[in-house]
Amino acid sequence: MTSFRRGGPPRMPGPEESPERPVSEARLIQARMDKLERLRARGIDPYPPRFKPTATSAQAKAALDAVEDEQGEGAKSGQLIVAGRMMARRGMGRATFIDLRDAAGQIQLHMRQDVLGDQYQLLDDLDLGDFIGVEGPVFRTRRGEPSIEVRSLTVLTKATRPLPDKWAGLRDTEKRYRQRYLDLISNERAVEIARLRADIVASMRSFMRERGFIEVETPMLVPVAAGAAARPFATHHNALDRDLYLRIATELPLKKLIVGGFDKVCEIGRIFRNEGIDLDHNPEFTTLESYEAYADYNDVMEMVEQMVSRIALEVTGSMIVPPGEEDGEPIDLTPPWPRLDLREEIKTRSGIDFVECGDIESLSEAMRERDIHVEPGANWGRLLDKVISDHVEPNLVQPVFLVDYPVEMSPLAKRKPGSNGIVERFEGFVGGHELCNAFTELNDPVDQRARFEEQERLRRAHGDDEMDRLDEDFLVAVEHGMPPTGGLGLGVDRLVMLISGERSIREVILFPQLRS
RNA sequence: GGGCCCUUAGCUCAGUGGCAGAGCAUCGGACUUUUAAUCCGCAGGUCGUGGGUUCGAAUCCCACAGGGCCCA
Repeated sequence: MTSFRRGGPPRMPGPEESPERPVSEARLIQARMDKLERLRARGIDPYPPRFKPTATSAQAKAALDAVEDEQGEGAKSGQLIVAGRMMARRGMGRATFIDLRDAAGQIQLHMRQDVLGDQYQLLDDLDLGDFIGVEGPVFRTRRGEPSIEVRSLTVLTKATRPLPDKWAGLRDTEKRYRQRYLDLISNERAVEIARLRADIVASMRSFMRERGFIEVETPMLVPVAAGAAARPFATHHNALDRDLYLRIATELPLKKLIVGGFDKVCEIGRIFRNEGIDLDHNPEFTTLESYEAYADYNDVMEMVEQMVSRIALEVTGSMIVPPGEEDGEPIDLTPPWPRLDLREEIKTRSGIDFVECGDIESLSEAMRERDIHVEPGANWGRLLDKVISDHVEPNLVQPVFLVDYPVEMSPLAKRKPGSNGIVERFEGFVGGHELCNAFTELNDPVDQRARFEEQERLRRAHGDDEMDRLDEDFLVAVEHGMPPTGGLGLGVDRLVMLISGERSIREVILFPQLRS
């Protein structure tokens, strides 16, 4: 380093600047390391093991309000101890103002040389980003700002890297995701969303518990990644010398628990799908799955609309949530949600009747006529899915349930009595996106085996490794008898997006997947 | 998988062929009720990476990486 000091204490020796680090950044770090060493030279531990605040910033302000109510203007509270991070600093010679932030908020500190004595010199070695603890009464400054008159100052943690700019903050999207802690420090919205997500999950849990569901945890490492149409992540267990997969759904083990005699089970957990990353897909995401014996898909619809609307009300105070798109309309989650017949809805939106276009050729032809992309080699179910996502889904802004799906798309759902090729399945759509997927569960072991075999056949015929897989253990379980059951899968990340109004799944996941 | 846009100081951003800039932060100095404190002064750069065009490239071209958006 070529810079030198013209005054002040001599520069302490520090670690060499690493060659790959820009010099200017190294200088900022070195300046802080120098201060760290100066603190130590004064006999101060920059990382003391313990410190017990007696109040948060919010409580300190409340204490001032209380004493002012009693004694009038100019009153001072009793001595309090508060700890937090230095966010801003306004020095004026023998007095300094500091904005101290803790989890409850922020409070101003007033430090005066004549009050602090020798401790005032500690300020020379403190920077924005450092944690400090202070003790003193709370008073109100001339400008009306509640402030702690600091009588004692303790260094709690010296930060050796600078924070993002206090005013401009941190905008760089990549940095916000990769170093989420900086996002949380700089952007209040990041904290809001994280809290909102925690509230949503807590509310969901209590809803399910109140309805009598027991929450369980099932394996994430599985020999067969079954229960959904998705490509899994593969891994390997060394001691067993066996390939394993990360689960793509929690469906099959939960239904085994229904076989085992639980009548209401659910799991809120992470699942993993080896697929692309975009605005609403992250390779690991969280779902709620629930299974309820002696319920059917109508009961599940009722539960979903109750649950989603109640969660929104509990965490935001309203069943009306912000539009998911710019200049969109607010979304009203108040139940009941309309039940729309899938076949009719596709017909209305696209003019295609999937009963009349019952094979790949006629469906492909109908799609081409309407300029819908036909993926070469795709099976019938996947083609119809494309029609739905192109022509139906985007129009479903206010919450609806699409009801009664073709059996080809639904290998785990029970056939609807009196219909041909239709199963008792629904998907919930809100804000133009799928929120959940549910059905009256297939519990006929012979039919279930045939459906899995058909999936395996389709996988081979179309080279489609996203087809669901045959899980022999699960079939054996169902062969022991699974009572009539209504099941649900609901995307927790999607729900957080819905309630927060965020368009990107990366905003509701604290550490989203990024390229290396 | 295809197309478009972005990447400049720690942070936020200007700069579109001719000396690399600003604000904040840092560093030095003044200042005992400030709050984006103020004032004076200094320092800080692999212009994402690698090639190319040019007398001369942050700027134009190509490739790659990361990020964003649109389409599939």
